[in-house]
Amino acid sequence: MPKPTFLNLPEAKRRRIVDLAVEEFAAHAYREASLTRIVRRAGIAKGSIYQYFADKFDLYMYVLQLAADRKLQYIGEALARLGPDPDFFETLAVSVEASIRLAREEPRLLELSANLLREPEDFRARVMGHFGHVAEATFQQWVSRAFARGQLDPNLPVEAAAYVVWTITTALGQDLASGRVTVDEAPGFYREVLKILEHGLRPRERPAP
Amino acid sequence: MPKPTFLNLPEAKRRRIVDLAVEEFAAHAYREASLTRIVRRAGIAKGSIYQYFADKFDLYMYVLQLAADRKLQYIGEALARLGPDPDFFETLAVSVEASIRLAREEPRLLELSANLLREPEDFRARVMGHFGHVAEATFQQWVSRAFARGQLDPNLPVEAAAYVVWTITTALGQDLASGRVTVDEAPGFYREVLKILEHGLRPRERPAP
DNA sequence: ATACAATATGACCAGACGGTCATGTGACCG
DNA sequence: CGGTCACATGACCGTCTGGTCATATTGTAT
Repeated sequence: MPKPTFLNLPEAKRRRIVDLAVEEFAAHAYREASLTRIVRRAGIAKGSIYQYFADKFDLYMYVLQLAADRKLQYIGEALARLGPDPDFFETLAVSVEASIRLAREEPRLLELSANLLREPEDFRARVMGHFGHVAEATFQQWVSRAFARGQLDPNLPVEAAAYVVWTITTALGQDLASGRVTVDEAPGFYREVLKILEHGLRPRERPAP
Repeated sequence: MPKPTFLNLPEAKRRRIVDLAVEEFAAHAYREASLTRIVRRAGIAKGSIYQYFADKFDLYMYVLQLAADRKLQYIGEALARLGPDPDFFETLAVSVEASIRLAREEPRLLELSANLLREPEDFRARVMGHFGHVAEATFQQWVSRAFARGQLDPNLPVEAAAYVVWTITTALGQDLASGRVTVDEAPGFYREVLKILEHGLRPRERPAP
């Protein structure tokens, strides 16, 4: 977390630093991201960044936290507009749609968090240790609820079903960030993809083998 | 590709170098992998590695090619044991099962190729330029055949269906390499996962909406 | 004007990296 | 013995990195 000095800074300067840090960590993996480059572009001295943050990792965690907060808030608002006790697949569709909207508005934030998934395993573990596994836990809760309410076919192994859904929704972030799927085609395409998941996972008349 | 000097080397020395290079590129992303570390562990001089390969990228491409050859051969043999004109989902199951077996026998090779998927987009493009997109092209062919033979539900958008299958099978490599799925649980777990895909994508009596 | 604290600075450090090259070694051949 | 050629070597180069710290500047309250 930033040192008090950083929080005392005029907002414009603070924003400039944060924006450039986001850009740097969005464009490069953690190891390749360069503090020297950030301070140079921000027009501040090398030493100054160490008055604001303990070290490179501290700065990284700060901007990552910002991105996570933003995304959580975004999805939270979208879900709030849904009624109480919403359907699993509706929940999914709304979160995915919100994520795509966020990706359109703040592509750097998306790239930033997508990059985390590409980091070496030990680094990810270190980061996740500071965060909780919020997303994973929430998702598991959704799955349990869906299963209990008969929105997931009880004839299918629920862990495997959860794996499929989680993997697909996670791939969305990666593919959006890397440009393999554009933000323009994403909504329609992902609606189709989610329809397929729903088609395969919802209970049907004739039970599964 | 290696210089002639490398190919003239006694096989033991060649193997030692290749093994250590595989290990290095399996343990670290391209940028983090260190030639200095490889030569130190191999007990050869820094200059020697440049008598064998043009540069770091050349060495990388060489070991990557080895890994790809190995995997292609492995899957090819498994598929050959299938009859002619095999079913799409059977083909999938057999390839996945072969990949898991390979992962068990040669975990470093798996990590090596899994790491490629985590590289920055420009680097991946550079690598893929030297290779062809063999895997992607083959998979697309499988999908087309499956669709033509009525093994994929014609009521579903085929691109989205292909995306789901491709994403899931790709995730297998990542999750195996990172240890999120162990080689012991992988066969059973992935059989379930593939069953779910088949259950959702095969044509059924009642047509999809 | 003075004193004191908060903030800013950039030269500097040690370490790592990929890559080079002049020099050395040794095996084979006439 | 001498010559030739493939191969081996490691000191060295330029460049970059995260991080430090003594010093200078600024702001503020008296």
